[in-house]
Amino acid sequence: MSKQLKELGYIKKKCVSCGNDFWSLNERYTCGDAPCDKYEFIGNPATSKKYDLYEIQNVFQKFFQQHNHTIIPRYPVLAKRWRDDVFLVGASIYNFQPWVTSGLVEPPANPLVVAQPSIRLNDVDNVGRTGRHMTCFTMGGHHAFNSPENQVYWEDETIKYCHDFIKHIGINPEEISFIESWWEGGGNAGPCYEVCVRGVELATLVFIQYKTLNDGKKEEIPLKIVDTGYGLERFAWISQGTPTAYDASFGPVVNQIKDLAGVNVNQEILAENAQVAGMMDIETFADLRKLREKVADRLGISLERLIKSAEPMEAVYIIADHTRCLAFMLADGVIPSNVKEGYLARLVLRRTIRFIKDLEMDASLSDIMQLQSDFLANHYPEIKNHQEHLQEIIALEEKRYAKTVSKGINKVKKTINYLKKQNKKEIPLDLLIKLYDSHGIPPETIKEIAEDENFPIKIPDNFYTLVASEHEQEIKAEESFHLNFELTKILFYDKPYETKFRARIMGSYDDKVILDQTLFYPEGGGQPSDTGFLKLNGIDYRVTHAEKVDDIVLHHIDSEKISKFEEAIGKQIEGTIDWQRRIALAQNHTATHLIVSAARNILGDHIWQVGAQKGIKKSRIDLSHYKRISTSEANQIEKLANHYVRMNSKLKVNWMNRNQAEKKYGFILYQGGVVPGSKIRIIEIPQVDVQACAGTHVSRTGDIGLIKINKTERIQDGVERLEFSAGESAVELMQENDLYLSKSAEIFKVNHDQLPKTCSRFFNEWKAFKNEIRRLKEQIATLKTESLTIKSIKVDNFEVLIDIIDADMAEMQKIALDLVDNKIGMDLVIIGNFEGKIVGSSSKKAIKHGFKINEIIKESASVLGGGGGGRVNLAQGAGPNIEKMDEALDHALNLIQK
RNA sequence: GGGCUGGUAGCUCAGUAGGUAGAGCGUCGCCUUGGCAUGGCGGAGGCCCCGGGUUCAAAUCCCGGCCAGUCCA
Repeated sequence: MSKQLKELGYIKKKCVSCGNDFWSLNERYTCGDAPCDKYEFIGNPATSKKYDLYEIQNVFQKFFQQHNHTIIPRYPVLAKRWRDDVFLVGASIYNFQPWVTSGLVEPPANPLVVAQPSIRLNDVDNVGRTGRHMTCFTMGGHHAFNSPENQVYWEDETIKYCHDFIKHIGINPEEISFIESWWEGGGNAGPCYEVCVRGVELATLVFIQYKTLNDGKKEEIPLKIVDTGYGLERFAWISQGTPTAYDASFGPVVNQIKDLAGVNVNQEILAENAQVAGMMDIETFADLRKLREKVADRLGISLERLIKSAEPMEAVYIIADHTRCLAFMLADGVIPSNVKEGYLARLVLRRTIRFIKDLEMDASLSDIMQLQSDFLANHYPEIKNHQEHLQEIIALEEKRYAKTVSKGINKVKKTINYLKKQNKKEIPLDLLIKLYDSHGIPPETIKEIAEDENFPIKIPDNFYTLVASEHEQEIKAEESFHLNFELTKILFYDKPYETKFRARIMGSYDDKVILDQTLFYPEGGGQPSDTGFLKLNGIDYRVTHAEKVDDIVLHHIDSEKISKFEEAIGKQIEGTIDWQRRIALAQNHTATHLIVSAARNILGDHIWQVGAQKGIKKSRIDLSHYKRISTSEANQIEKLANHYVRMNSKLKVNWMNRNQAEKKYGFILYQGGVVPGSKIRIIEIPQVDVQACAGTHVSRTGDIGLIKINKTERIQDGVERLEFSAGESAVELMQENDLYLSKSAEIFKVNHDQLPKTCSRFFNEWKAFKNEIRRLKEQIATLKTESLTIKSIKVDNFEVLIDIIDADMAEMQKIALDLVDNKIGMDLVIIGNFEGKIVGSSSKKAIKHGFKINEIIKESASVLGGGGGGRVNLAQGAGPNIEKMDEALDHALNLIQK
């Protein structure tokens, strides 16, 4: 492969253990990576100087800066700030996908170097246990983007840099091995080297040069990218020789947690554990047991004893790791929730709380979070800036989780009681899955409770896999089509106040007309399209919708009329857009920007637009927020937004180079969502808001006239929806609201301001009357019972009463029950009324004898053309044939006499 | 984006063959006591989340909405 390795004196060999090809300077038989080699640096650092994480980060960036790389600041870990295909940043290359890597956008610098905090949760079960897995790590990446016009550097230079850097920090190059491998991910692929020293992989050097096609084949891409990833925590680790990478990377936090938890560490076990972990390829939770067995074996102690001494320390590491991960997530704007990246944050957060509980710590998550962010703030001031908001979220989440847990415990206890009653011997698996799936109770928790209740339980090893398999689903492939037309020239940006335009017909696709230029805004960015007319040969054709495919605007026409356009390719038309619609949409769109800005101002800068739909009458906007927006907050937002309207600021609209715009304004630009292209359109409302946005806007904020927020809605945990109207629609909305008020006030004959008081008075009185009526009915029923001339018939030994009385259902039930209780001594009562209702009751004696009043009522009611039923002591029925009541009662008597 | 739970008294919840809306805690009154803790008795307090539908009859079944919880991507 590389001539550089040869020039440096490296020789290619084959690993006797795994068989992989690798290069090294000195004579060696194994490739240098775990499990072929074991860690040779624990207690025996590879460098004479000990680097902490931030020192090595600095040295790394400075080294590449000295070699012509530009240092760029880290990106937020929340990837949706610039892309919508992943939730979190998992590697430094994520920063440049898809715009830079696809060649659409120039990189911010070339070549560049970055120390990027990256989050990977797929190995979460290994964190804390293997000594090297982390949910959050710092990827040192130096990248070069080689286009046909601009060749920066490729394999030889990359290898030289790597060799030199490792030497630079004081590691003897003879310890390095370069393993040849192949890398694939994110739709790209290329050869790579894994760079190992003393049994640990320190870096991966990838040379991206292929695109992976749908059929798995590789296609060479014009932009060839040097994608390197240096595990900076591992560099710190190997330089310090601590038992774990956690001690090396955030030792102060680990120590503080350890002290708080009162955990004593057995150094021998810790070191041995780390050694063995390095040899194992731990990919699944199940393998953790193997690891433990091996460690216990080597130390000559029992598995139980090992677990007892290793688990508390592992919990300390997990807590330290997870809080670090959370600090980045929350500070960068992830709001814990039940969906998307918010769910991932909650997952980590709750996991942390569980381990804090396991250690029986007095400290809360907030306390530990404080330690962690104090530590991180030394290097990342932005984490300090979000301290207050971060603590509020943590406190809220702790409360929520406590509630979920206590509810869960109740649920489990109830379930176990129920199962015991059913004489079941254990909790069935599907119930176990359901308890986790629907109520979030982990099987470990269920097990604890079940053991307290002396109820056995078996948790299968692949529990979480089983849960996941319940959720498997197909992913629908979206149909796409490509059009072979010139790009449509867009007129509405340059001439935002024009309503008429002339254009030439280029062709058609289905029932859509394609023009050389257009004033029609195609649907996009949450803004619906313009509508209007296309005039051809003096006839107006209605355009119902406009959309954009590959920058070609399609105008939807009545499918029966499309042939007129097909016959007229090349001819001129005159287009007109519906101005009322356009201006209403523009008002709503600009209002959206104002409301987002107002909300950020009132609620805090964690607020981020996560979706919006503009309309003519109503628009809505979804904001990330960790709790409900109160009425008073909504009012404040409304006031501020209207203040912005009255400022009557002139909107500044500019097309800017993407990198320059990002540099100038930051990712706040992408509030409205991910925007494609290397040139982006920047809408700036001075002192209020700036966004990359392709929509149509009013020219001054005053043109909106009025903004009225109609309601807030929680569309999912962590996301609030504001519904509002702008311009004339806002006035109409207020009038509509006023109308509701007036109509309601009119009913009560009071002024508007008296309405709440009056409503509450009426409601309370209504409740009082309702209760009064119920009491009166009971009294009436008692009176009726007393005044009832008891005309009972003796059937065998039973007193049977059959009668028609004037009473409603509730009264009849009371009467029937009173008659069969001991005082009056009836045994079977059947009474009907003049509305076709029939009620029956039965004394205990009659029930014992086997009379089933519910059956009798059922049959009698069928005589009335209806049905009935009930219990053996009280039953009711009814039917529409009121005139047959006598017949129905006779039928009942017959049944009793049988 | 998809799935699964749940919404009943101020609170925690029963109500699983549609058929008289319940318990515990809290609250109010009375009794026991010198007073308190406590104990006993009694009462008040329910648009059974909302809107449709099925049915003689819906807290219960079906559809839609709102609110909450939870899992997966």
